[in-house]
Amino acid sequence: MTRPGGRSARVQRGVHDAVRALQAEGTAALTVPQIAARAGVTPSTIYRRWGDLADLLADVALERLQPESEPADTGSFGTDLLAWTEQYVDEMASPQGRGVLRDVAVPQGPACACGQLNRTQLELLRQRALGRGEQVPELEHLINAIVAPVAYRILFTADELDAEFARDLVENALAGQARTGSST
Amino acid sequence: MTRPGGRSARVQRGVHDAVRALQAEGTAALTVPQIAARAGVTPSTIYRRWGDLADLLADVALERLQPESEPADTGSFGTDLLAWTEQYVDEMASPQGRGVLRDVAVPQGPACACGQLNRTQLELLRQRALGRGEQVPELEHLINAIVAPVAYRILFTADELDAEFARDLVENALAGQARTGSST
DNA sequence: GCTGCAAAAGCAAATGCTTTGCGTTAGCAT
DNA sequence: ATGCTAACGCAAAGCATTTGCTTTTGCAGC
Repeated sequence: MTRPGGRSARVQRGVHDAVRALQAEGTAALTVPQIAARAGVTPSTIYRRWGDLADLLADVALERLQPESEPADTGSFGTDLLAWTEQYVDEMASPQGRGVLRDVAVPQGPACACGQLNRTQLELLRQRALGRGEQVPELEHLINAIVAPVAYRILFTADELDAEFARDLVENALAGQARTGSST
Repeated sequence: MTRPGGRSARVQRGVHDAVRALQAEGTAALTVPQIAARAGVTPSTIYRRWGDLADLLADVALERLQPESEPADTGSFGTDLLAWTEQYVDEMASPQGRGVLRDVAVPQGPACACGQLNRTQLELLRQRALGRGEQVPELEHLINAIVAPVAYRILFTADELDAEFARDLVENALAGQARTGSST
């Protein structure tokens, strides 16, 4: 039986906080014993709950990617999408953002969850637009045109990402309107 | 002074071979001492030359990504691009391909080199087409429309990638023709 | 509330990976 | 041939990781 409350929750929060604190201090290569000491637990606790360092980092990174608020409703799909993309690019452009995406991409499980997160957000924008009677591209088209290029730059290049890059992506995503659909 | 020939080269080949052999045998989590033993060198040699396991795996992965031949010339940019994309998707779709991309994405240096590799290939297709007098999209547009979506699926989803996916990407990349340029 | 069960944490020993200092080998230049 | 030194081997030291066992503590049933 799983046991979500009380001490377990306290330990989880403590460990997550420790990771974030150490990352914030710019600790280059953090280790499990280091995190454990900071969190006031023994290393074996971390190994047993998370498996290894990569899994733990992915877990923390995934939590950071969780949007703290709904995407803004700016009146039309184009401006909604632009606002969302700008925020996404902005979050990922910082060294911390790069680190987060890198951390989450390494293990198998969490990476899928990360992709799902973006899908949920974009689908919300789509549904909102469909509610207004707008024509919008399919979800997968948006993933290909917006999310994938950003992730690719972060992981495979040293390029600077800025608001102009975001603007170009959105423009391009809406340009063709080759593939527009009406629902899921 | 660097020293590329003789024993160094022999060691490098031996270690690379050992990694590939162990990966081919389906060894789940390979370790440096394991690789060293297989290659007939001491672990410290590997640590000094490659730094750590991730860097070594990235190095081997990068070598695998090296195209063994020029992309086929099929007569037109559209068919060239389709052939290239199909081959790219095919290589990456296998479990080994996924592993390779994952390995290469982790450290900073090699990831850029990997991106450069794709750029070189696609730029070759572009120049060939320009030589024929064709109109072709900008390189960065191709990266966004073809390479990024494939990499994204590999790293962030468990989706099956197939020839149809490749076809859709190419179709989409050439559909708008919004951004066509004439050279670098 | 109290009690019993078992999940999760602590502790410490054992294992195994990584680092490092130093002696040796062997490319490469003269 | 000889000298120089990058790169390797070896072995010891330093840590990270695993594991068996004990203790704590959340939760369910009285």
